[in-house]
Amino acid sequence: MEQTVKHFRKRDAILSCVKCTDVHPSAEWVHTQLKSQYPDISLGTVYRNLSLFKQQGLITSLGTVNGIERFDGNTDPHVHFICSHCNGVTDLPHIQAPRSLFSQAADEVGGLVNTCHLSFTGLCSECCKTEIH
Amino acid sequence: MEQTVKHFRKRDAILSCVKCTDVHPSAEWVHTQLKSQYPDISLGTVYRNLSLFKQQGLITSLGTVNGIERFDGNTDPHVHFICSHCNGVTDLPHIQAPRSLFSQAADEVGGLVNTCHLSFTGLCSECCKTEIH
DNA sequence: TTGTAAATAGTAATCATTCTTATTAAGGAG
DNA sequence: CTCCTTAATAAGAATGATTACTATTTACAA
Repeated sequence: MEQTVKHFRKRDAILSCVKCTDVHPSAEWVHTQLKSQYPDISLGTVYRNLSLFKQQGLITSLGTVNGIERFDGNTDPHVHFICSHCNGVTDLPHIQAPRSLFSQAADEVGGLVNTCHLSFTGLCSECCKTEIH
Repeated sequence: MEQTVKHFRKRDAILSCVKCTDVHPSAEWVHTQLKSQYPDISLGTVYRNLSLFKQQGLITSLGTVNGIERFDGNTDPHVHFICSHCNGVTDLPHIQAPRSLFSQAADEVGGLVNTCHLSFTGLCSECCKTEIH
């Protein structure tokens, strides 16, 4: 071993890969990205660590888009737009679900309300240009 | 053939099964329900018809809960609560996403906004009782 | 009766994800 | 340095939801 390497090198790389992009990546995407720097990184390692980070609250999951789970390095609550044509996910930072909705939900559920998900679906501006509908 | 039967018997049964329940069923659930009345109904038929209905706008999909797609016979926009313990889905009929959010989203996206999804996650009242957290 | 087209059952294939096992690396104790 | 323990990993097998395929059945009309 000619270089001193940290024990968590790949784990850290997976985390910062999710943290430093705004594409709301899938496991596959993260794996592809890291392949250039870590040619022997395995897809299983990516899945395992993403699942770990999610559990630890370091990242969140948007749920599945077109059957594939998508992750978000931004753990602050925010609103998403999902293009049903290219499956791209973008943030809508200027929109916020009113705080009152959250407490209304808590009242109505009669249980424990943890998180709120608000998202919009449609065609992004790019797909609007290229597609004739 | 001793009885006159309609051509779409099973297809109709699948649709009304989704329309007449509020459990926000999975394909598997629908299949199990219909098995008693149609013992030879195939899971593939359920999947195919659910996908068809979704495409036709007769039903909608909530996305996946715990990796399994869940459907909704109520196509009016409304808010959901998802229990992360029992994976039950219930409607929150008294909550509405403000109309203004929708137009804000349309502005911000610069594309075409079709649908809005608002949901809350937590523990339902039942699971709150039984579970000690 | 015959022809047709749609619907279906049954089953194989697909594909994202999870699990298993052997290997590797790090870091500490002797 | 060498041995030991433990966590992280690679590779590939296994799982499970969903989709595709093919032969069969059904409805309906000519």
